[in-house]
Amino acid sequence: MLDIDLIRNDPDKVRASLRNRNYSEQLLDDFLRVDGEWRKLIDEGNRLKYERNRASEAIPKLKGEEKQKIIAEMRQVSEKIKQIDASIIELEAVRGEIVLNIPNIPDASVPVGKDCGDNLIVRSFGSDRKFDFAPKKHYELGEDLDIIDFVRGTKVTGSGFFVLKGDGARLDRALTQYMLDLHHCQGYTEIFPPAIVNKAAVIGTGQYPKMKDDMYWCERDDLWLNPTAEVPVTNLHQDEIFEKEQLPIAYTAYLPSFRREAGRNADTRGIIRVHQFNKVELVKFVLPETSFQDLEVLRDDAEAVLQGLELPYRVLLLCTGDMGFASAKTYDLEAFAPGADQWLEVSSCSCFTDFQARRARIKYRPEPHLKSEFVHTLNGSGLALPRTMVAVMENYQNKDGTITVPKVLRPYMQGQELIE
RNA sequence: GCCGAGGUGGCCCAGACCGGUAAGGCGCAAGCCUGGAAAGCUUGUGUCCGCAAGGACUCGUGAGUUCAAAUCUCACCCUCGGCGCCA
Repeated sequence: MLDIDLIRNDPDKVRASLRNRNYSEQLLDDFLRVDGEWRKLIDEGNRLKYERNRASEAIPKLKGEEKQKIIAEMRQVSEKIKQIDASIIELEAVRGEIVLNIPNIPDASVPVGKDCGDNLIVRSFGSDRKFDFAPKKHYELGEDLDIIDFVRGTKVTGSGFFVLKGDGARLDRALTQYMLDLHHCQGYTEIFPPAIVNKAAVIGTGQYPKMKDDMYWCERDDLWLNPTAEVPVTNLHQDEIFEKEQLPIAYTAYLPSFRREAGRNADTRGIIRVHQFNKVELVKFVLPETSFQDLEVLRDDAEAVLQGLELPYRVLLLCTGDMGFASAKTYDLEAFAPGADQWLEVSSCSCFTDFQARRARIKYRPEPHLKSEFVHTLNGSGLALPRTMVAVMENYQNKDGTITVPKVLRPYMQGQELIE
């Protein structure tokens, strides 16, 4: 959520942001109109309430006819107040809906662009490796080695679900543990949060309302299957006020993520785009003055996973048109999959400035006697498991169809060197 | 699911039976005092409207009664304890 004062005082900035993100500027105009009406009514209501409060102070001291006269007057004033308050609540609902749909303002360092074609490649390495055989795609490897079972995933749930089996399941678990241990050493505190969250949480991090159709919803309890551990972990501190010394706070969490992928393409084979996947997430609560430097660090921490695994990858700085709703600046990490000859987004690292903090009311006190301010929040995947697994499988495959286990994962697989 | 207790400002806690517009404490800060500090005293400490003066709001949430609700009525939510069920 943007600062309402910012929208009022600098609407041009918001307008430019909406335009650069391919959003309708109507959102801004609607906001300004409704907000103006709201302010007028607040003012009028306050005047009437002042009148009523003064009368209420006087009434106990009055007697007889004069008292009855004022009471009769106040009865009407109260009626009017009730009407105005009702209108205010209505306008607040409308305004709230609008403001929840206005995206964050991109940082000045973010390139202006229309779509993913305008993203900036920051750096890239390792994708020029030559195979002396035709590398297989991950789903071919998965089926040939009997470590991914698509048919049975579909049987127990439906299309878009898969089963890991044997060394497939072990590889996933090894990757998870490797990532968590690495992030632990980088100073992140490990969290295991609930995988089902309430509405306040999905509003807090910005998935609701914009992405609500992409989440699974438990209607009976009005709860949501978390689409990313970002949601429960960031909302851990909803409605809290930190002392300055407590920041920064860095968390890592491993959790299944659930996505309906409403517009899922039928031709997305394999485990690249699925409805349930494990992910290791990094979340940070930081001081506003350092947040963009902190983003560089967080991205480096996610990159370290790929470096440890010795996978080819590249770093993208997303342009305004391709960035997520709540983000002010986003780097994507893409691992190269030689079988599919494709870059796979395995991580997305974002600085949300105070956008999420304002929605979730997460604050800190700059000085003990000063007013509390919103913190800045960051997060990034470190990393998404299935796509990382695809990259490992396709890069580490051998001519005979086996897969070499990356060195850093062997301690987590009882020293096993080969999947065959 | 049932029974009981509770939800009050950054934190703690009174007020509720009997309606009159949130008392007190802690923490923190500023000022006074001091050689300096402690103690003490004074003031401040949430949200919103307003350029300001000033005003409005805030006692878990929502509705109702009333000139007026922390206080009365109804519904709901959450927390804690006990019982039940349970991997």
